[in-house]
Amino acid sequence: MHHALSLTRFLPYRCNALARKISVSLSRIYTERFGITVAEWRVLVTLAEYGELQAKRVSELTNMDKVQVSRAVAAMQGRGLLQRRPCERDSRAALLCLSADGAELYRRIEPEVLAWEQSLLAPLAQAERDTLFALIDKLELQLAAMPGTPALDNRDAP
Amino acid sequence: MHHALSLTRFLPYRCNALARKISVSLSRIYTERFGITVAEWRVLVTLAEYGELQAKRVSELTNMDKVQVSRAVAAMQGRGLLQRRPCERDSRAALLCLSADGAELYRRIEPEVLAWEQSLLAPLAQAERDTLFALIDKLELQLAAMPGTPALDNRDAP
DNA sequence: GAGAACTGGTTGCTTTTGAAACCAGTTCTC
DNA sequence: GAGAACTGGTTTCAAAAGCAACCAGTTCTC
Repeated sequence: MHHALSLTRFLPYRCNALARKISVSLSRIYTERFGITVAEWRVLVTLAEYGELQAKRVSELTNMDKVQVSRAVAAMQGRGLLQRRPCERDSRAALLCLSADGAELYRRIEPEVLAWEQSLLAPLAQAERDTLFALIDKLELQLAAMPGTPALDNRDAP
Repeated sequence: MHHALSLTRFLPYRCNALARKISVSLSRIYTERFGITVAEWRVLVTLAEYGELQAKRVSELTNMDKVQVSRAVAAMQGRGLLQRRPCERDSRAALLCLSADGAELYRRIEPEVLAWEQSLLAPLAQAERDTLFALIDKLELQLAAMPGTPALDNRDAP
């Protein structure tokens, strides 16, 4: 049967497979060793990086669904990993930041995750790493420009 | 707060986000227009590419879980997209191949998917595309070599 | 300034997903 | 050649993701 489409050279498939394998491999660190879910891990990193944020922003930054964020935040608050305080500008929203325990947890996980990433990137020279990220940037940019990805931030279109 | 780990330069995150966006955008083609799920689409491509296969092999080639394959195959058989015939060498296994309808469906979807992919890859020169796939290859290879990914095919290790 | 339209966030529910149990058939071992 | 060990494939069940409804608060419009 003729076929121009081979999975091994089909970007959606390859990218998906790679992302999955990476995620599974990495998640062992925080899931098994630190008892934290992937969603919680993402919230943790984001708050560690940006300090105080409201959930909406976390959702945007991590590309997670808002309900996923909501649930992760609830779980983390229940474990005392983060604090929320009311936002004075908008009383619906809450501002989230890591508690001392949360920051401490992050401080313990981070080096392990970075070590894992270094090990993954080991076979790539620095130039290759830069190329890789540049290519990802280009693809994301192109995706945003393509039709069929309207659900990003078309808040001004009436 | 100091942080060596920034999400924008963290491969697991970037790769995951990219894969997700690609998947969402692409799936519109076969999901909305052709009423086929992602798992079914992968089985369809694989059978179109390789002809007659048993489910196990599909599972290996597509990197899908065997239960995912099982369900996709059942659904596709229910819709008359593929046929199964008993394997004479091993009566547990069945050999799968696309039916005329399945091949026809594939024939209709394929050009649209390829066009979509071309549109996605448009901003990359041919050399860049090669580089991209080469980098993905390297990363997958490294992942397989790293500890924490044992569940692949270590069937010979006693 | 009162209603409509909208937004941040949560909850409830349905669909998906993945792990492990399971079944039937095969291969290995003695 | 009979049991143990294993494998292809399906089913079952629990966790997770996604969708829509919802609530409370905000902004827009007239």
